[in-house]
Amino acid sequence: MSKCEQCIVRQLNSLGELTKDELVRISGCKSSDFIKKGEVLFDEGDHINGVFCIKDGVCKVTKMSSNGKEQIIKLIKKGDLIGERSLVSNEVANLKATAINDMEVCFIPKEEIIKDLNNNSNFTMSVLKDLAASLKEADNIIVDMAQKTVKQRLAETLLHLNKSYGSNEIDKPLDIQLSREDIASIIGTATESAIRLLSTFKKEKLILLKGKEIYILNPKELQRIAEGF
Amino acid sequence: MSKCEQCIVRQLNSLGELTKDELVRISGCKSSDFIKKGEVLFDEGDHINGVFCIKDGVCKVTKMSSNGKEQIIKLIKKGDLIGERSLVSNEVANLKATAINDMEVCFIPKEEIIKDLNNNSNFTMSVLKDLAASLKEADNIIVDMAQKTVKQRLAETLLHLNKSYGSNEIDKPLDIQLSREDIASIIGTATESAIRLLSTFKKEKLILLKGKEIYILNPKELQRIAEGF
DNA sequence: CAAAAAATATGATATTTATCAGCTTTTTTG
DNA sequence: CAAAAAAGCTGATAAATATCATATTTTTTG
Repeated sequence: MSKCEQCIVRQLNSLGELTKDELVRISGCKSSDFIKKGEVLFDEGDHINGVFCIKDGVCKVTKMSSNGKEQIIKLIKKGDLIGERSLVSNEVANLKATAINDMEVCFIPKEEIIKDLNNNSNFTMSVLKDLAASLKEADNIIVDMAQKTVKQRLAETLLHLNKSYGSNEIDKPLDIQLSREDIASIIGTATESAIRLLSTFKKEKLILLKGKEIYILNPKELQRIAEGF
Repeated sequence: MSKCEQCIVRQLNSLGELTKDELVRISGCKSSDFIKKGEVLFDEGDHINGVFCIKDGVCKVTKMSSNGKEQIIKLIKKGDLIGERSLVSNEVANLKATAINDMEVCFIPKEEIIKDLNNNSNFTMSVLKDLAASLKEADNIIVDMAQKTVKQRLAETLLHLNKSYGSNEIDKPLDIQLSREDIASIIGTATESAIRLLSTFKKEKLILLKGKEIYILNPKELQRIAEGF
């Protein structure tokens, strides 16, 4: 099994605040898993009792609506932690995580990491910062969902994807492959509506579509659309 | 000035985790303010550098959308803390807080409370729990905004208000007075749409309206509507 | 590789929601 | 208290979005 204290990924999240000794201890109790595309990391209602550290790959974090549709709350990728809430709450998971592509994921059980949360205040503060940042991001999404049109939200989503998975080279596609249904589920609309708007953006040369590959051609104009022009 | 260590409100939030000595110290540096209905506690872009503890009254927490409309993210009331994010981030506020009715609010500066965040792990864990709970709540709102109709969201909002400000007595109105515009801003719709739906609910005897007073007559049916029936 | 299944695409239509206009009621203010 | 302003209400219409139907393309599977 690979060692946390040598893992480059930990530098990307709060685990980077742990001391060498703490990391060695965590390394000894963590498990590591390969998750295939489409597989479920955890589901709503599960007792996860620990945090997952994404070593590679991308997964969608969703919540089921009462109408039976899954809403994508966010995408998480290499370096992200998920499951922090289980550390401070005994409730079951309120979210589901599903692999978007093949992943490598480590799992650190609650009973071990909780020690560090109590003793290493750098680590705790870092987790606090993460949660606060997530909350700010969630607030932004609420406003967008409530106030923006589907077209605006699609433009915004494409820009977000470009930021997280783009290369800034106009001749390379986004480094993430989402189904049209996934895209619709991010922006909160019907799959057909998402497809239609993607076609429109394509006709207007804002993006280029080759199957699931998306090329962002005109981020400036997408930005304008996202802001309501 | 009133004393934190004797203040009943602290029992309602993370400050309840502070020791007597810590509370005495906090008490010595806090300020206390009366805020009139409509006044702004803090605005987006402000450096708040501390936390507010709501001693009495209700305020709306909003964020401006790029279309110029204010979206209400949540309502906070007696016992709630706000501004936690300023403790772990040097960014300016991303939200605005405006008094819905007359309020009494204490302000604890960051440089003092941060000491407790570093030294009292019970306090820190409590703040962590709060943030995690807020994040869960925000995720729920995202799903509702994305997947539910305006009618469903209004029903849901009325139930939420009933939970937080209701008396469970059918002949007493909610203990909060919101303008129709505020209600629309919670559910993320046009004021006229909110008014129209409120009228519909009134005609269907689900609620009773007397000016700004709202009586919840049939929570069961509102629940059914919120869930999509 | 061929058949089946799933995903993508597009048109037609229905439904939901926003916008605009005009009116009434309530609240504020001098 | 009267005038003005703001809030609330309702109808008509426009715009946005969902739904349904169907065709095409891509992917999966035996």
